[in-house]
Amino acid sequence: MNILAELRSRFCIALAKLDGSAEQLADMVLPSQDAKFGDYQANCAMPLGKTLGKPPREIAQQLVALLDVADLCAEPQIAGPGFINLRLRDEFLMAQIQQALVASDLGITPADQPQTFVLDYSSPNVAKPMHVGHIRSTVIGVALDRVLRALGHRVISDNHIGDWGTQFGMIIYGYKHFADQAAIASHLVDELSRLYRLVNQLVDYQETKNRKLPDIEKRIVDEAHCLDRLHDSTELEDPREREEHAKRLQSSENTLAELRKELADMRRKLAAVEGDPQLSPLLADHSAIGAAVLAETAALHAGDATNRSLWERFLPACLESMNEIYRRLGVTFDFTLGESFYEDRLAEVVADLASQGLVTESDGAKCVFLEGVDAPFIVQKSDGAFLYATTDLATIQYRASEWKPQTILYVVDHRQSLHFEQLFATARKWGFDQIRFEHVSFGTVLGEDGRPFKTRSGSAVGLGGLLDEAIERAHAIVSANDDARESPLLSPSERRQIAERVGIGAIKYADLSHNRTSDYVFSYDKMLAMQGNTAAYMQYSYARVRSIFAKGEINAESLRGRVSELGIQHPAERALALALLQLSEALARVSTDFRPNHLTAYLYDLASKYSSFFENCPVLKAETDKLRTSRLLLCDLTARTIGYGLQLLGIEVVERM
RNA sequence: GCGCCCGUAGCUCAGCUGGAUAGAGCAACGGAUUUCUAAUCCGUCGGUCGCAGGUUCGAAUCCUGCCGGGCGUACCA
Repeated sequence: MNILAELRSRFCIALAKLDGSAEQLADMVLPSQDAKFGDYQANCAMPLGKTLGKPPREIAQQLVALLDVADLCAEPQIAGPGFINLRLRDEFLMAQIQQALVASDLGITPADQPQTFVLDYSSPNVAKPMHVGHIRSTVIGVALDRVLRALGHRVISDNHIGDWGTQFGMIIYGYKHFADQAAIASHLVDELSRLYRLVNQLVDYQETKNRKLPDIEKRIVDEAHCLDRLHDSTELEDPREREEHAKRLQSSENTLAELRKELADMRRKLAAVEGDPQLSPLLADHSAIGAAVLAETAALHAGDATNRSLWERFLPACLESMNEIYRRLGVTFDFTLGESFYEDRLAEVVADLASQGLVTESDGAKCVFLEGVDAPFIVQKSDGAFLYATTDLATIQYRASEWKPQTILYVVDHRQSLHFEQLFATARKWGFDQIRFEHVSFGTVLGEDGRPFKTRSGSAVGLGGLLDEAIERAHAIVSANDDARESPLLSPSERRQIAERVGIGAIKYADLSHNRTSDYVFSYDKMLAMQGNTAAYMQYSYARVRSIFAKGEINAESLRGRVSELGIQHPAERALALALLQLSEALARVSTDFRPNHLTAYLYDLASKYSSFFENCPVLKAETDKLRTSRLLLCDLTARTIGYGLQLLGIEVVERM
């Protein structure tokens, strides 16, 4: 049961007798911040006192008199300015625990109104190697997928892979000019990544040299002029004007300094490429590489036989290496409909937008201009090619007609927020105004230096290597700890399996336990630590519960026939029981703002409560058989709740570690 | 220039829709083991919540301005 929701609905009934905005006020029932105030608290008497023009404590008393919660709580207490503090009755807690113990789904309260969600996550470009940013989308996406399903929603997961864009033009160009045929034959995907990186560096070099550098040089000249003029006009009488002037002078100087720094960075980058023995010999012959790459992309899209056959040859290998990562992460999708799937619909999308008068041509490009946004949403380039804006629109059209979702979620990093703002606005104008669109954005994964997470060589860290390292470190820790025992528990193969689950779990949990909107620092040491809110701690807690059953040779399932023996005496038992009953609340929170860290926070709190119980309440050596059974029942529900919560996060548990 | 996001303890981060004395973990210091996994637990130390105003009975949270940082800003995704 979702106790919070139940209390709110009880309050809603009582509040309706006092005021019109009962539902809003009922939302002010919250879990207590401090256990000394009880289990839940209602803060609605204060604002209500205001609107009704009566002392809040008086309102609180009226409310308590109208409130019917006797089956759930002890007599509500009024405190401070008018807080209503609620303490659940132990009999109620026990009855709920008993229900959860015998329920097939731990007694989770499903959503009031089940919806259809389309969940768009992971979405890597197949030609580029996946990096640490993709893992964040994937891991958050999986967690949302499972939590929404657990609450009874219909979820369609769709991996919108980038298999048709400019990156493929880069690979094709690279293949035609730089391919090592032996490597193509033996290590196709690795060679394609090398080609991608190579071409990307060259394109970047030419683009910087031919466009960005002159552009910034011009801006420096302009800014310097501007600054000169400001310097010349110093004879101002009015002090306010003088102040204004000084401010503009300062701002201009700052801008200039920034631009010069950028220029220096660019020159350094260019020099690095020019000094690179592999890259520098290629520069002269590939001076127009940017245009050439676009031409290769355009040829692919136009159906050029060579490029098309290269695409058909490369794609399966790319997908295979991508799927290898998904296999290791334990991820599956309902659909993997990439950009290429929508290829033949793009012209129609633009034509349809145009027929509705939404398209304006500007500098040769077909654009949708939106109120309040300066940059246009370009749906067709001046050379006739389509872009990801077009594909995304076609995708919305397809998803809407195929699955009829109420909500479409995009788990994509925050740098694309403008794109999604434009996409959603355009889609609504286009007629998809009944669908709720949500950009579930997330921050950047940083290295310990505070810069985006990179290897020493400067390239983004490959995902495979990242997982390998986490597993290796986990293995070292598992082995060291087991070796330190008087008699080690674990066989070499068991250690391997544990390391795999702990290592991968650590990476996933680190992503999930942070608020997704903030950047966070990636640290193996922190994520694999046994203290604090980590996967390893959660897995350890689980293993510790399970070891009681192993030690006592107790079958948890057969125990569930004896739920009548459940009792709550010790404060640690009560705290644990209450925490066990709050799973539904945590899941509901995850589903309202699409933030899995509500669930990790809940699990951490639960595990802490269990630790306290474990210290204070002997289970196998409990004084009486009934107490022993009762505590075993709490242990059983704890293990299953932690196990289930981690499963929803895509993390596996181990019986021993 | 414009737009979005961020600024919380020495470090890494929570803080839900405004609620009572701002919380964890690490680090530092001290304690607990004949007891179910001590990979644990308990305690101490540590914060003018970037700054200044405002709204409110009540602000880390909402509003305005400023300072500092990140990202984005027309044919990449």
